[in-house]
Amino acid sequence: MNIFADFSDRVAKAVTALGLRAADGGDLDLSRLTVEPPRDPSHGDLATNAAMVLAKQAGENPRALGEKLAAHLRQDPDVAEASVAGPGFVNLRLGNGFWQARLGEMLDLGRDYGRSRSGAGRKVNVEYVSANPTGPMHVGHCRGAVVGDALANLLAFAGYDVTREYYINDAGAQVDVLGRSVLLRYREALGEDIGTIPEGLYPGDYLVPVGKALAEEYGTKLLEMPEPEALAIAKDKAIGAMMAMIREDLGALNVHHEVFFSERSLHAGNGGTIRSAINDLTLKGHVYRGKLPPPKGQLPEDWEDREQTLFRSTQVGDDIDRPLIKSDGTFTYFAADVAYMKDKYSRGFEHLIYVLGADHGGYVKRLEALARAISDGKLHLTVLLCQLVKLFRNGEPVRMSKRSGEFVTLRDVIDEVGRDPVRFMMLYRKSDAPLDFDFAKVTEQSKDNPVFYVQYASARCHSVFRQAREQLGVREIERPALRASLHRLEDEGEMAVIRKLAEYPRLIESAAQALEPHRLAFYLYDLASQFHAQWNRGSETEQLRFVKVNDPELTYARLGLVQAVCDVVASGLALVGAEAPTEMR
RNA sequence: GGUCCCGUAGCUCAGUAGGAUAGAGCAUCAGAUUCCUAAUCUGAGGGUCGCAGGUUCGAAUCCUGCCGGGAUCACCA
Repeated sequence: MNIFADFSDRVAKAVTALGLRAADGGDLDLSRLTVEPPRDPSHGDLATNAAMVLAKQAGENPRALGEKLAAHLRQDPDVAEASVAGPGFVNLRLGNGFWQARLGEMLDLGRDYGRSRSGAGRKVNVEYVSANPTGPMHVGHCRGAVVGDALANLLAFAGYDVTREYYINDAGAQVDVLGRSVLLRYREALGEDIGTIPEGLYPGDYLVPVGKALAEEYGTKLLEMPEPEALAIAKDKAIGAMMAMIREDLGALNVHHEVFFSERSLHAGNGGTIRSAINDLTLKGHVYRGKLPPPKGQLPEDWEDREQTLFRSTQVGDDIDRPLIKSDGTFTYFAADVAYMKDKYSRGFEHLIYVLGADHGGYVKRLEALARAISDGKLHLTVLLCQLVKLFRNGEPVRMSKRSGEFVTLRDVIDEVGRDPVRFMMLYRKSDAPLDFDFAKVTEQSKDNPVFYVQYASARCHSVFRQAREQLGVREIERPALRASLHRLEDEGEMAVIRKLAEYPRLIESAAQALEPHRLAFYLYDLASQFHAQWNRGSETEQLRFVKVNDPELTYARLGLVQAVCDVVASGLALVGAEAPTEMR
């Protein structure tokens, strides 16, 4: 029930009915025709650019064409008023009956209102977080986690078939370091004095329990076996423990993935999976042995000219060819990516979305190139780069040092400010803009804090219902009763709230298509603002209060509006991943 | 030096796939509480949309060039 799409059709039909033809006698191109809410509400409820878009094609004056269109649209029973303004906009004002009917539909749909089929069940893979399993999650991971999760929620609500995926970087040098760090903690657990943790190993306390667990399980056995064997055992144990910790952290943020994909699994069996993926690329002519040109500008001091196996990514849009096999014969990180993306492609995804931190900007082009090479251009790939989050405490930046192990963990932040503010604030900015996160501001309970402002709208809705039940002396208020009296809604402020609610389906569709979950947060803020405004009009004007004891029918009608606000706020907050509270004390 | 992102009110930011007189919040100023939660609301002031060209009926939005800020840059994952 997207009224803008609905009226887009009605306008198109009106154009057809006018019998307009293109100058060459063919059909008119209606693809640029839009129906939108006008910027300025005083212009009306809907505005279309039809006359301006079609004027040139039809060889007519835009305003004259607009007049014809307006005259035709006036015959629509839902249209109360149609006028031409500015360069040729046709503004429509719709009758109260139309809006009351829309509100009725919202109440029937309840929490499903806004759900869309525009995604048409297309298979989309959203990969996000993918933090290395070498320690707890820190704040830096938080934005991508929330943006990815909210985006996945949004896409699912818009009718896409979404898979949330986490790529575990459990191969390579950093997990060797992890393994060695754990072995040290293991010796410590056996009573050895390990002194200070050597440079190059992970110093964090979170590895202590893993060492203890190894000591309990193996006693001194690991000390007696060959180093590589012991290391392998320590690595397994450590990765398992780190992933358990990460999953717990993610759970605290209300983030849940359906698939955890292990990089190590691609290397299993002597790298057969990766080898075969590279073979596929080779057969398509994308792989060669050669040397990379030195980078332009200043040459790094340790630059070495060497021959290696390269992916000819420049042929599919990249700036430079990318190494697949190192000079010592082992695979690069990117080689595993080739196999991983091939795997995703073979699982039937049409669209791959990667939510990455801004520091991965340099990685985008090679991923795009890879998608083209693997699928011959059939696979869509989008990288969403999230800019950095800067932490502040009372206006002072919070310093973090990863080397010393002194970083603010995700858990710290959630414990301090709560899950909902974290989730909402991470979305209260478009992801390609940097974000300042101030501990003090985010916990503040005032309208300066958008989280509380929106949640308060939800609480206020419930509060109105509590009041209404008490004052009317009824135990339950059923939806059919609300729905039956909607014709009593006539106040302009009430209509404004309905109009805002009516934008919700369109917002879902366009935010999903643009892959911009932040629009959800801004919409919720707007809706809350409309609702609070209407509530307050009741405190100035007695007649406008939601609960009118001497007029139960009108009360039910207004409660219908409150119920719809409550539903949409709850629906939107659920997509954001936050609670819709029933009261705030 | 290459690539990517950003530049909108004093501050923090929106701007819905090119639309009308560019919008919020904070801050400033002026108001509203015998009231369904004032954790709220109403109003005022505040702008060369970084600069210069271009595309067209129409540009904050698209293209080109410059200026400024950030990120990143070759067997690290």
